Amino acid sequence: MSTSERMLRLLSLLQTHRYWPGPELSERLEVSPRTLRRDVDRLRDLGYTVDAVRGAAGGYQLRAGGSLPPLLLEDEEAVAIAVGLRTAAVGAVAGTDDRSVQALSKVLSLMPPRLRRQMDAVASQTDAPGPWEGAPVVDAVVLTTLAQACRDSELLRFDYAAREAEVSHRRVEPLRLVSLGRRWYLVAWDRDRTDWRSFRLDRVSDPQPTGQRFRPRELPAEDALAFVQQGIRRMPQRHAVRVRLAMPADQLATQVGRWGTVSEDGDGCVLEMNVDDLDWPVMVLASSGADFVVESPPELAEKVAEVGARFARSG
Amino acid sequence: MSTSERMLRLLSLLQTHRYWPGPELSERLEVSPRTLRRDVDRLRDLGYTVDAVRGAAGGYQLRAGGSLPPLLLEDEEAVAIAVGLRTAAVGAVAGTDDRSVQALSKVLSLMPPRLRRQMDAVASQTDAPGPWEGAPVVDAVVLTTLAQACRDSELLRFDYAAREAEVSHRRVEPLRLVSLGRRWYLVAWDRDRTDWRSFRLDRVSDPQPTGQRFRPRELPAEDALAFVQQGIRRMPQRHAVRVRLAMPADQLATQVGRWGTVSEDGDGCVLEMNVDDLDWPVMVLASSGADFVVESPPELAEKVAEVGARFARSG
DNA sequence: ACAATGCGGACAGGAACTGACCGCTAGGCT
DNA sequence: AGCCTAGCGGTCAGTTCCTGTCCGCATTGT
Repeated sequence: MSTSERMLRLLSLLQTHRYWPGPELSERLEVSPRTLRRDVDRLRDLGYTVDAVRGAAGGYQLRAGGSLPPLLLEDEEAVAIAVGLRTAAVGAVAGTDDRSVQALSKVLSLMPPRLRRQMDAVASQTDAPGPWEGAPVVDAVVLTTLAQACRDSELLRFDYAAREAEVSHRRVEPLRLVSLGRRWYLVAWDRDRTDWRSFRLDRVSDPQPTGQRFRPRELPAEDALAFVQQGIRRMPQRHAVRVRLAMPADQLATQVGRWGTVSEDGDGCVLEMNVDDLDWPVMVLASSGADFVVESPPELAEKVAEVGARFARSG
Repeated sequence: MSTSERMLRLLSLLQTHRYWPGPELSERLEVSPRTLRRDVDRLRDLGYTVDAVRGAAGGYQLRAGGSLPPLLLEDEEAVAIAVGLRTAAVGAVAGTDDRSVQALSKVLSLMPPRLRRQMDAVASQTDAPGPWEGAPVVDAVVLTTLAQACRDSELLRFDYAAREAEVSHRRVEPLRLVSLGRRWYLVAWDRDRTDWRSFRLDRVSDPQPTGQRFRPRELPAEDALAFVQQGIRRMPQRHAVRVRLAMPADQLATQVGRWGTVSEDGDGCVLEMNVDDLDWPVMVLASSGADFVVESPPELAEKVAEVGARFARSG
């Protein structure tokens, strides 16, 4: 076994258990204890913090240090990481989107096919995001393929199912991914239509990097996010919800969390949210336990009336 | 720079970009092109798949191969992974719990403090699980500390806030973590009470591994899961929800996902769920759009009536 | 006190690494 | 077609470094 290989094995061993007695390590690595000590020293030189406990029942331990050592993952751990990142990215946990995708693409592109299949299996059982979401599901592979293509300025082909239109084939120069609300968009220059477009990722299928690189063009907008938002303005509006409730603002705020803003208003409070699915505010109102008045939109008032009537009927 | 270090650097470089021209790599690593080729060969010997493109504009590329290479992560990527795993584990994405925790503890225990702080910051903005959940939030550090203590059979101390009682200090021999529903439990032998106990993780604080190891005892139950379930039976019951709806079963099923079971019933269907929070089924009923009858529990019927009345009042 | 464990210096033999040649193949570009 | 760049792999000599073995020392738990 070569030195580098042994170092990696050592790192791997140190990552699986908390303590390792020196003799056991040296036996596993098939080297003398002296060499083990030298290997540990080498690790320390590389910047990783290896604690050693002297005396009987002593041993070595890899601790958090100045920099993150190379992660050596078991298959299952890799799958768990991929699944976790997938849901984090797709579920749009605010703030981490970009990083998650970046990390996901790194993991995914290095994962052996068998693990990727495992991940798909787990994810398919896992997804079912629950009642609240019409689930614009983005495939993890699509997401990462596109992210990589953007990063590497690589010409891309894919099939796109535009709204109510049949599937068309596209050749684009990808620029940026944008996560907006719970959706992902790709901003790219469409080579056939010779114009900038934004594509919804849940409508993209079978993306294929061509390996051909290109020089990025300049986007006629402040940034990619702005470009996507411009495009969306013209699309079916989201609902601006505004409701007045007879309850303390702070109490409601803990329930609503970051999905809306709550402000004080006399005895009660005012809830404002921006949603594209009215089930969401309905749910908040149901669980609030307080009386309320819907100020906008009218659709929400209708919905509340409908639910109220239906619930009353059920009694 | 030593050979091992250079190999790690090379792996790291290959993980950040898709293509690397050979000359650039050899320059960065400060070795001759010949040595670079040898390094690449070494990587291949270690089992990693490195593609090479010949000719002008050629280069090297790390591809998915038979085994996952050591992941060399940037700070932000590590944070994203930690956050993703955290939500996956805590949010109890069915099926991956154990693995997620295992992976999370691996990452977390190697993460430099500064990154852990970053993670906490991101997670605190991120959490707000939304209105549907009373949020029995489990701290990631608690989770992983306990997981490691179980794995390493390490004596553990922590503070525990039993129901309605003040905080007490415990010394336990941890055996297993169990994820049940959306909660985490620790099954452990309590040294002071000299008996087996199960602890809810959201009530555990300030866990401290002592470094002292012990020989695991035998649990007087089939397995840890069974033990926890036995304990829970005697606790305040969850609600067994049963509702009859006037809508097609499959349509409802897609909404409910894996949170309940839907079965056909004449023209309509029957929904069954087990929940500890009644807001959840209320939400499903609201968004279903169909008429329904609550068969059990009575509390749900009451809740439906209350919401119905309140919604009607709001109009 | 003793045994087990980690630490680190010295040394000699041997293994492996490196850079410099070389000729070869493969893909783009002019 | 011809040239340039890039990767591939063989060989060789010089050098580095790695390893195992010896040693005495420090530290801890029994």
